[in-house]
Order: sequence, then structure tokens, then C-alpha cells
Amino acid sequence: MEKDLGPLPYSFYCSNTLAVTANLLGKYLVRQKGKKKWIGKIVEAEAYIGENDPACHAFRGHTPRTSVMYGEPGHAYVYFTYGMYFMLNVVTEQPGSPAAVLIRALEPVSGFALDDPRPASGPGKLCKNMEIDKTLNGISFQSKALWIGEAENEVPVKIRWSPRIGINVGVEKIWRAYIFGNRSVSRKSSEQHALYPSPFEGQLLRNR
DNA sequence: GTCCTGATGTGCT
DNA sequence: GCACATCAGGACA
Repeated sequence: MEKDLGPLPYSFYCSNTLAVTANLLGKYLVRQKGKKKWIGKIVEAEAYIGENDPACHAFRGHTPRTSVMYGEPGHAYVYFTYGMYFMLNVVTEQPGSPAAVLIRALEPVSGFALDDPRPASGPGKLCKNMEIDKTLNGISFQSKALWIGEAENEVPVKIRWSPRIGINVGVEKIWRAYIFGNRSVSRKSSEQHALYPSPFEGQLLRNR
């Protein structure tokens, strides 16, 4: 499977965070470390937007930990949680406006060990299996070590939205997007059959 | 399939 | 101290 996976332009990351969340689905995350190279198709992502979102790390303001989110879009915000997992986020919106998209799950394309059929079906798992850690915090998504690309002739993906997963605040926001029916999505839960309207479309309407 | 638990480091209150 | 944007493994159905 040969694909043209050149990095997405800087402008891709500058728009509305919910739009970027939706547009990231179906794109390819590429991680290169020495001779090792992993490629995965993004199938699940969540938006964390601004100082008024209680689930967003920037809720408590600009700190050393959150400074990357306040910086340039198109960069990686990587942090450590639960004592053992890293999380990979894509910074969006203009500098000074803290927002990011958590990459929650990938469908493996190449480079992954074959023992696990779903090696990237969760934000902690994908970082572990692609050797993504804090050394990549703040790196550009146009770097040689980590980038996001688009394949030619990619078929449009079937997007669904749901509340975000694994948080206790801000659960009313329908800011998780995933590719419906994809087996690499992190959770098949009871909400799978619920149909939530797209918050992205709603925002477009309001701006009209 | 579901529910529950333990492992574990860091940044905040 | 404690709350976490988690996961694997076990008990049970």
C-alpha cells in the first residue's frame, strides 16, 4: 500500500478546533524513529478547547505544562498521565488561544507488531506502541519524527460524534468524533447507537 | 459481552 | 495529599 503522505500544511491546523477534529479523521499519523516507522489512520479524536472548558488542561491557565497549547498550531502537545501513559494532542487555533485535539485511536497501516490486532485502539496504547513520549512535546507536525499526512483518493469517512471519554467534567460537550463502525475505535459502548448532532455543523450555522 | 480493580508519576490544590 | 484526557486482567453473565 503505497501512499503519498506528505505533511498537511500549517493552515490545516489554524481553523476552528471542531473542524480540525473532524478533518483529522481518515488522515494518517506517521511516526519515524531511526529505522522504525509506524503509520496509522486516525479513526477517533476529541477536542479540548480553551480556558472555559473544564476538561481542558488550559482551564487552570497558562502554566509550564500547558504552554505548548498556547503556542503555534500544528505542534504536538504530549503529556504524561496515570503514572504510565503518554497522550498525544494536536495544537490548534492561533497562538494565545489554547486548544488541542487528542488523538484517541488509529487503525494500524504499517510498522506495528502483529500480535495485537488493535495496537492503537486508545490514546495511551498508541503512544506506547509508536514510542511517542515527552521528548516529542512541542515538536512540529511537519518534522521528520512525527507528521500527519493525507492519502490521495481517500474515500470520505463516516463521522459520528459523542460525549468525550474518560473525564468527569465537561461531559455535556459532544466533542468526540470517530469513524462509525471502525474496529480500531477505542470503545464500543452503549452510546454507540445514540445519534448526536455534529457540533461542528452547528457552529457553522451559527456563524452564518 | 459487562463491571471492577490495581498499577503508577506528576502537577496541581 | 489527591485527582487524573488509561489499560489489562480478572470475575461474572
